[in-house]
Amino acid sequence: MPELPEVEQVVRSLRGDLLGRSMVSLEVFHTAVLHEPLGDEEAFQEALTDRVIQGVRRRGKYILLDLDQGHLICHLRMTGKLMVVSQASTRSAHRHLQIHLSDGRLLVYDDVRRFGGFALVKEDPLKMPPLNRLGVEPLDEAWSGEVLYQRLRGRAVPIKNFLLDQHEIAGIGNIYADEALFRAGIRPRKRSNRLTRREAATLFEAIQTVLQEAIRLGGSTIRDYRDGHGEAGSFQDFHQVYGRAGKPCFICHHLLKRIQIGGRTTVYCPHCQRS
DNA sequence: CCTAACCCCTGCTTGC
DNA sequence: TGCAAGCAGGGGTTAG
Repeated sequence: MPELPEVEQVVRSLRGDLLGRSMVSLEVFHTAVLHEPLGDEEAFQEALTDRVIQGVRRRGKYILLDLDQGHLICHLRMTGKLMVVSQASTRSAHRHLQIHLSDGRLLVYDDVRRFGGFALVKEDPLKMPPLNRLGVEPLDEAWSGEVLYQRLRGRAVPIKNFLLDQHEIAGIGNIYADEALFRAGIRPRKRSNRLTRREAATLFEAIQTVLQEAIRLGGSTIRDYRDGHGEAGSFQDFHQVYGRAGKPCFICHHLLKRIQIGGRTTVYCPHCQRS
């Protein structure tokens, strides 16, 4: 599922194709992917036709297309794919929207489960719901182990839940939460306010390292994820725990354990993650 | 403040 | 081999 590294890769792969292009026309095949506050096809036609794409950005797991008037926000959720393809490419059964670009190509949205989709905003999207409620960008230079430690102190939730909370840290999902906790050697059920300053610093480093490494490898492709050109990532080959329940830990060879935390599957090493 | 349940949805996995 | 039930999961919402 697309998390921060995957969304970052989508944005990077699309930017060159989209910047300066205009949207000639729009075809909607399934209106379920058009989300509120302007969730009907007419509103999208009106807002997007003839608009010029001036920016392609990421905030958390959201993709932002800045237009000469207004902004288009996209979230891929579980199985969404935002890609630029040639007009000749065949349309999959799960393509729900396509935008004809001024260079003759198509910006398409495919989503098997239709959890993801688009929203329109007129003003600065960072100041509008739902983006205005997002927490820190974990690769932002302003973020630090000490800032994380101070936030951890204010909550008493399992650290796994804290990492998944987009209002605290924007962009971490199930894969990178488990991978970061493994690398930091921290039990996923440990309460956030029980982490020491030293553990917070270690976790901070683990989060940044795992996200940066994943970005470098184009993200993780478990099943569906592809970037803006349809390319898979390769960080899944370096996962230490995610998807490896019941298999031996690469470090200590004890069997990795699967548990549920906050309704989310969590895999960890009972031996390596002791603090 | 916190947790759990529920919803959205479909394809894969599991059990018989 | 076929079929049905169960499961997964981001994030919003609702109930407790």
